[in-house]
Amino acid sequence: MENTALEQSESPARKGRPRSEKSKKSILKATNSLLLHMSVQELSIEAIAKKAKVGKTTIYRWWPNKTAVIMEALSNQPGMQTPLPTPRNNAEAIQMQLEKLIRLLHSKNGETIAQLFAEAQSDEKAQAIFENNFLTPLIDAMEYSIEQGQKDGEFADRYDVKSVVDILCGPIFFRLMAHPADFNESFMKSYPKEALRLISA
Amino acid sequence: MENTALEQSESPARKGRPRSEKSKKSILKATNSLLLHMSVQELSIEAIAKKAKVGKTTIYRWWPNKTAVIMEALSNQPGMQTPLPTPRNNAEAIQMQLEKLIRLLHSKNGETIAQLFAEAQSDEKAQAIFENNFLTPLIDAMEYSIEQGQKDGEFADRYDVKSVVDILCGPIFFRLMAHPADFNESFMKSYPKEALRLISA
DNA sequence: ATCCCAATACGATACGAACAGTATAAAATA
DNA sequence: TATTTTATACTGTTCGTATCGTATTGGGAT
Repeated sequence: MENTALEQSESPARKGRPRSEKSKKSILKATNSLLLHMSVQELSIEAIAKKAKVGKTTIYRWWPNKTAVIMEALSNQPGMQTPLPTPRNNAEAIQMQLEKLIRLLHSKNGETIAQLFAEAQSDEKAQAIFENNFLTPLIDAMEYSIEQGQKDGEFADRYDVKSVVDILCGPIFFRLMAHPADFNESFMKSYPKEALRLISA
Repeated sequence: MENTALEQSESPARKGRPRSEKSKKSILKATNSLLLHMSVQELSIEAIAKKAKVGKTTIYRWWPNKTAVIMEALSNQPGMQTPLPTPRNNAEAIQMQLEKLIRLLHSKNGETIAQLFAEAQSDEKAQAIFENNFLTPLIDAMEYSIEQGQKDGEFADRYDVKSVVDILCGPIFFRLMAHPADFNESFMKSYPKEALRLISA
């Protein structure tokens, strides 16, 4: 009834009580709820446990640290997994990726993501989790479109691929973190096209 | 002997024991020393006090928080206050500012600055201090050169000044924070000129 | 098919360590 | 006399771990 499929497909035949899906959902929900009122750094595991009506131990058993809980809570939100439509060319692909990124960062979650990025600066475990779940997927997708676009002559090839990623994404994150008040509708609308101009052939 | 001049020039004639310059120096020195081995977030006021052989109270009396201590410790390091030579034009001014920024971030202090930037994302007081002591001076200087350069026709005027700052500085900070391993000699050398090309007329 | 048990997860609670920030008091210095 | 200094103590919070009794499962024995 509860496990229609896929969930535990690779369990090597275990005994004992299975993981409580109820507690899991309660923890992720509580995490998202608390993040509406406090920062990543202010959020404590104990607060999550209390809000979720769950033993602190249960959280520590299933997640290595706070960052992991929050990343999973974020990605379990509705609308976080919507794929992009098929682009007609690489410029359009880049533009859609930038628009998606800006939309994400402009939402309430943008602040949380900036804080996760921040936490990653001084915590190696947090760094690894943030990289694997957020940065690397983002960068990989962009690098692919950039490489294709350079081969096809859509983009200038005077910059290496990593630099192009920095040139495209850097300004977005800098604005988000250095002067978030200017991360507004106007910026959201204009930046993706401006950015394309920066790297066009 | 200890106060040659300038230091307390604006004190309105006080009585009682004056602030101990010895303790102050000891605190800033201890802070810099500890930052060689730990992150901003790991560094505690108590650890500074212990290392500096100073009462914890003394630190709390003269600085509002950890960020303030660290900012002052950083800016008291030798070579942090060297002014730039006079540029011949605005492009050169921008290039020198970028080179200075990259040089700073490439030093051991770069990591610390990234961590201060990080801490500012979730702590309003830290944000204010980081902004006043680091971000605003940086941004103001660049904005001035950009405005002049746009008036003089050196730079394209299709982007507003704030966007140009983002375009110039964003990639540097993004590389520092997202993939610091690529913040290397090659990048340091090539980026300032690449960046100028991005905004040239 | 049913029963028992080993295995595992659960929530609750307690614990020691670290650190925050404040308070107090006695010594030091102008 | 006024103020800063160091030292110490204190409360409160959170961490991460350990322990404990309870709940829930699958598998093996019957």
